[in-house]
Amino acid sequence: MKRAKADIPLKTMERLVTYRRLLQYLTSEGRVFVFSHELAKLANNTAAQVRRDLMIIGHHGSPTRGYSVRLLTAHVDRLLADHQPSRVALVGAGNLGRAILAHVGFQLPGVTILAAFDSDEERTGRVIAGVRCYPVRELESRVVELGINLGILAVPATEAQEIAERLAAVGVVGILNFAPVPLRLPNGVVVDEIDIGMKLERIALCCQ
Amino acid sequence: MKRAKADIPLKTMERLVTYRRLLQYLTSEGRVFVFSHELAKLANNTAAQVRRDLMIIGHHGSPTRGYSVRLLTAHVDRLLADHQPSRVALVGAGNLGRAILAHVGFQLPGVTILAAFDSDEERTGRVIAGVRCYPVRELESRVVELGINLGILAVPATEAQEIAERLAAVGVVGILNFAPVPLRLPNGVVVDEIDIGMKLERIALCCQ
DNA sequence: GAATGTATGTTAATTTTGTAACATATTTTG
DNA sequence: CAAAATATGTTACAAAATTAACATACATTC
Repeated sequence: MKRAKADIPLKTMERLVTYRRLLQYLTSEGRVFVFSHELAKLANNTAAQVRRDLMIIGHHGSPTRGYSVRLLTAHVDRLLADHQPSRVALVGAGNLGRAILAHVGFQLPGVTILAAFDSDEERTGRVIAGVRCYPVRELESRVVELGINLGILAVPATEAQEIAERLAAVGVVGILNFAPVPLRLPNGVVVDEIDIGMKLERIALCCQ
Repeated sequence: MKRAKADIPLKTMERLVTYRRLLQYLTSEGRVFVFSHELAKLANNTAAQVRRDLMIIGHHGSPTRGYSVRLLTAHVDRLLADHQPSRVALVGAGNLGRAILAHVGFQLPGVTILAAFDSDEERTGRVIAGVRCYPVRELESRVVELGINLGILAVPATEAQEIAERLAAVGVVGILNFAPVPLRLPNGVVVDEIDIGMKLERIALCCQ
């Protein structure tokens, strides 16, 4: 009896992404088994929560050895990989945009960055971290041509809204926004903000 | 009867940070009043939640005009600003580190970036986006000297753990980590991860 | 081979968070 | 000046998520 993806709470799904990253790390360290309390420590939550999450996805471990890193990785990978791989474009090849390209690399499971765009013609035509940079006036045609469905926004705050609308207009369904402005988009477009300044302020709060 | 900060749920506090950012945006647009359902749309939540949050902090608006942008800004600012301003250091002045410095700027409310560090001597001695870059061997002395209590980690994954420990050892109580590895730190040190790759994967999940 | 200790799998309870509904107040309009 | 419409402030409700607790199973050791 296989549990459908829809039955898994979103919060658990999100933690599964974290667990996968941690399992990669454990694999690279040569670990073979891992206990729930160890995963919990790494993921900044509790052993009970880890066990509960793994129960939800129907994974089983050994009562004395814990979970097999290899088997658990395979299980989580299978769950997270059953959607078609996402095709991503980055808009804004300035400092931040180029840093993101270099930092994220090009081997994220289930995610491929296929194109970059910039309004500055000096930056276009080049290949940055393996990703070709096009002029932003070709945005619509290239997005359609390449089958892009996700966008990363690393443009100035003043341009974010316009670019977001143009992306949404040609079928992009998810946007990761680094510009510190709220985006107003039609329902059905998922927006996630990474507001670094806000993150800093939040940490400052917690540390008081 | 003033409500103490401890009485305000953390989730509400976090949303307050968002509201403040949105209010800045509304101010820049020249808006004088704002309704709960407008704030909700911008913050990606519901009008009921906005009203509830504002009730919790004891803010009052007009039944017909909504909330005064100016008064609400002042109120939220007062709540968020009653802690002493945080003093921040960035470690790792590579592509991402420099992009962060340039992007965040130097006028975050309650947060000041006072120093950057890098192991590459080529990058040290310079001033990047108004922040002086020191060699990483001076990390401990400069952190103490400048009274740093927060750190931003933009170093390679292989170095993150070591740097984090060195920061924690000299009194840093909060770390914003951009390296895609989990940090193991003593209790009392708040760690927040910004894992861009993971964020992308999460969006890819939601957009299926 | 039995007993013990430890970590899992699961259920239950608590806590927290979010949602809905309704009475109140205020402004505007007739 | 009264009435109507609308958005707030609050309380009660519902849902979700986290935490705790406990029984079960497995490996190790005596």
